[in-house]
Amino acid sequence: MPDATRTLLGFDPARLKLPEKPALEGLESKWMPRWEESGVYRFDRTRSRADVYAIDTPPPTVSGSLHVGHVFSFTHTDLVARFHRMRGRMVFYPMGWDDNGLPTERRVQNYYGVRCDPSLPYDPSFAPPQQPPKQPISISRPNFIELCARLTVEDEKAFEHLWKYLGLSVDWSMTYATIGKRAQRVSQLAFRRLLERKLAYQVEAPTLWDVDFKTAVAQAELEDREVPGAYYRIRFERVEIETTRPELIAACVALVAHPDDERYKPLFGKEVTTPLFGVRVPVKAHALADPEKGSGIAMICTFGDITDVTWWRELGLPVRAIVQPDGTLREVTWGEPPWQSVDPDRAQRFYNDIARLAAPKARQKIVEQLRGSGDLVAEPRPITHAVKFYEKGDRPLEIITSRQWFIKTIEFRDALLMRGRELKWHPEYMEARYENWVNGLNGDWCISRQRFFGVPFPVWYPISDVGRIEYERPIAARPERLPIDPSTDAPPGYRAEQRGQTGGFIGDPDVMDTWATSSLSPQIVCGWPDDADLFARTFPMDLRPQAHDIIRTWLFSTVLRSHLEHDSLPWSHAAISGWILDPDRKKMSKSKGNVVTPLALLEEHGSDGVRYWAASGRPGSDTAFDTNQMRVGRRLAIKLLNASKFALAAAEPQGTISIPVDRALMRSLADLVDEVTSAFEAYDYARVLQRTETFFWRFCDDYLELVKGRRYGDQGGEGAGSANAALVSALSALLRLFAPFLPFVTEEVWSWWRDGSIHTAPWPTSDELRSTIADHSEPTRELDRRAYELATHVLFEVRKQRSEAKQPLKVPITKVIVKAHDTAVGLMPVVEDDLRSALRVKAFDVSVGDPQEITVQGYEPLA
RNA sequence: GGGCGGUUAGCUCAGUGGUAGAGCACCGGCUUUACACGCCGGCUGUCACAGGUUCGAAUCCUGUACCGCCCA
Repeated sequence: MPDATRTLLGFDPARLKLPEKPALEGLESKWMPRWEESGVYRFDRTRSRADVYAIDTPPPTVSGSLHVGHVFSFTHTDLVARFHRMRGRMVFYPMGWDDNGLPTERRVQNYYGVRCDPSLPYDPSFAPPQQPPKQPISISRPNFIELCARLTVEDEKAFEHLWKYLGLSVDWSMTYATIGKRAQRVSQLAFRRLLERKLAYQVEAPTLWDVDFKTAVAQAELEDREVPGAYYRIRFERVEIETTRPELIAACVALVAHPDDERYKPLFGKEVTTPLFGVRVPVKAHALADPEKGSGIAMICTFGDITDVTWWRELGLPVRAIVQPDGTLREVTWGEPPWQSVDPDRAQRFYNDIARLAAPKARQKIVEQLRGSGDLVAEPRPITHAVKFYEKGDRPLEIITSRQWFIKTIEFRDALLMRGRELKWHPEYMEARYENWVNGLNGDWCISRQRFFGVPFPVWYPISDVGRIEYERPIAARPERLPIDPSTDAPPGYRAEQRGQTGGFIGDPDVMDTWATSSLSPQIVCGWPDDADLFARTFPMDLRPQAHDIIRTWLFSTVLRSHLEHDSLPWSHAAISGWILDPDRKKMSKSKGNVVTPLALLEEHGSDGVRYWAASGRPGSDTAFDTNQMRVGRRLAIKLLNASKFALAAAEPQGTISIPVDRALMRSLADLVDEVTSAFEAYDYARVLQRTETFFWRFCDDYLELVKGRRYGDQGGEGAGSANAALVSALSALLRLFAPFLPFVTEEVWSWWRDGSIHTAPWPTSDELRSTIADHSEPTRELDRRAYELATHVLFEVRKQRSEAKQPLKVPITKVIVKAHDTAVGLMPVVEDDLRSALRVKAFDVSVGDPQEITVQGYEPLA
């Protein structure tokens, strides 16, 4: 036996310190600080890439609250991290906080009672009032950002505590924040490099726009919602169209029907006049027009929806935009280009009634006018239809023409599909979500947001001698100076006083989309580009764990950024976790009010108990929130304490494992190790836990009972030595198999008799376990296996008959008659003494016979 | 409308061609010197439905229904 194995499987009585009454209570508070002090999860950056297992952990949004879903999926990641750590890999496992963007801004506004006004100057002496005032205080952008930073620091502390309490094996010395200096530098640098390569560009274009938040949003942030609406059938001279947005008639630039639609073929190329406003618009043909929808001919407005944008672009139509950034309709002077009308005065009269109204009000008004003019040819037909919303917004999105930054995406569609196939998905079918998304992309990624708490674009614009902002000539910051804030820093070659002056400059006012930063999490944590040494040891990373709802956002954008910057995948594996379902099988979420506070849950059931439940959720599958499973996990942890105490309490004498049932146990444990190791390698941690648990429970109920008498010496020294060696070796291996799942209880037990942390102990191997046995010949293996089978079979039969006879265990059994095949009869002497003691049987009467029969003959009267 | 996943005991779930399983719940028994947060037993099924392939189907194929999610 090699020394290392002896150390792992052996037993040192001098080292042993058993508690009187082992308990789970307090294990979290005991081990949290010890792990931190001893640095068991600290990353050692001297190790080479092949020895490193790098995990790209999802940074939780700190301004929100952690919920059970977080506990669930982060446990999965930790299981995998702990497995690879025990397998000898140096695990690179940093945690990040996602704190920029809208959620934080909202929370800061409510928490401090403030509002950001970018036109105000910075006030270094500003302090928020104790109580948030009724009327929000307007403060400058730098002041506002300070408050955001202050609040997120507090949130981060609470989050960190929860993660430590759950037992995540994160290296807390590497924590980052998406708004931190380092993340800002990486985001700005990566952006700047895309700019140089013309992969990032700025354009004035129709953009999806939230009228409440007054910001652009990206395709990935959209969600369709079914809302009530109505089809209005409206006459345009010879044709009748149906629309859900009659208030946009003034913005109509054409009509469109399907090229094959016989009803409208004669009209293609002709013009018609719009009702009320008298605008001459062409009738066009386009394949996207749906003959089944409404009357089969649609009005194209600039812009009512995404299809309008497509038609406008592909059919080369003019722009007549009326919706403003705040969602109201702008003022229009009819008769002046592009608002030509066959009757400008009439158009103006109608339009004056809707100018400055929000879209729904304008709609009512227009419908009245159409009814009055006789152009509404039927009563409105109520429908429900899918309308695009910003996922965090309350009003339907509008399409507003504005100047925004984009990252090129569409031209890489095929390459991105290839990347998706290159990535190993767990479970595999999740790749379909990715392909689905990539195939459905309809434009480049809009990354600018009209917000404050985010990473600014490292760009300024010159102001010409006549005071025009020259957007087409952006001045980029020097790479070595990043990160910068263009609202406070001056561009190269300019003085600060030239801000906003003729011949001076102005900073880009926007910030980047949250995903434009978090898509760089691998680069941020792996040290790109300033720490090339760390980068070479960690990138591309091994694992991206995340939920399936952000495949289209986080996963996709990370793949894109890595593809553009490094021409590689950011990681080799993606493990996708499922949802938590409440008892009604609905997704648990904050908005549904059915969430549970995670810390209270951990305190009630113990972190190991909660982890046990979480570990039962296989990758990708939705899992029921089930406190019962947490209780089961807790019982398992308690069982581990007690069984360990038993195995260690009388562990002497130690000998060689020479008795058949002991050898059989060690071999089946070796088989278990092989099976669960493969399962873990395939990210099937749920199976690992389930198999190990089943084995452990059988180990307790059968094996421990079987050898109880022998290990106390009632068959002499050799038998006791063999049993004790098997008990201790099996315990060592079982504890290590459970360690990723139940880190607290396994560490506690390990500390009773071992030096060092179990979490850096090597993962068990079947070789290690088989090396405890001398004889590996086929006949011995077969004999051992059958002997163990026979023993457990007799154990079961006699227990059953005793239970049916309702006899207490302390009543001895006079005799058990065993009739069996000759092999079994031959094996009885090998297991008889163990059985006699475990079952309190006075005598066995063994003979060859068919069918097999095990009969309890009678019970001794109690003295 | 397109796609993905699911439907197995009262509940939560394993089970990829060979006699339907586990835990929990339930019922009965047991103070057994590791554990009553325990132990020993017992009960529990039209494997969603309908066809097909096969000697044999929970498992493979086709279709249907329902649940959930993604996309449009």
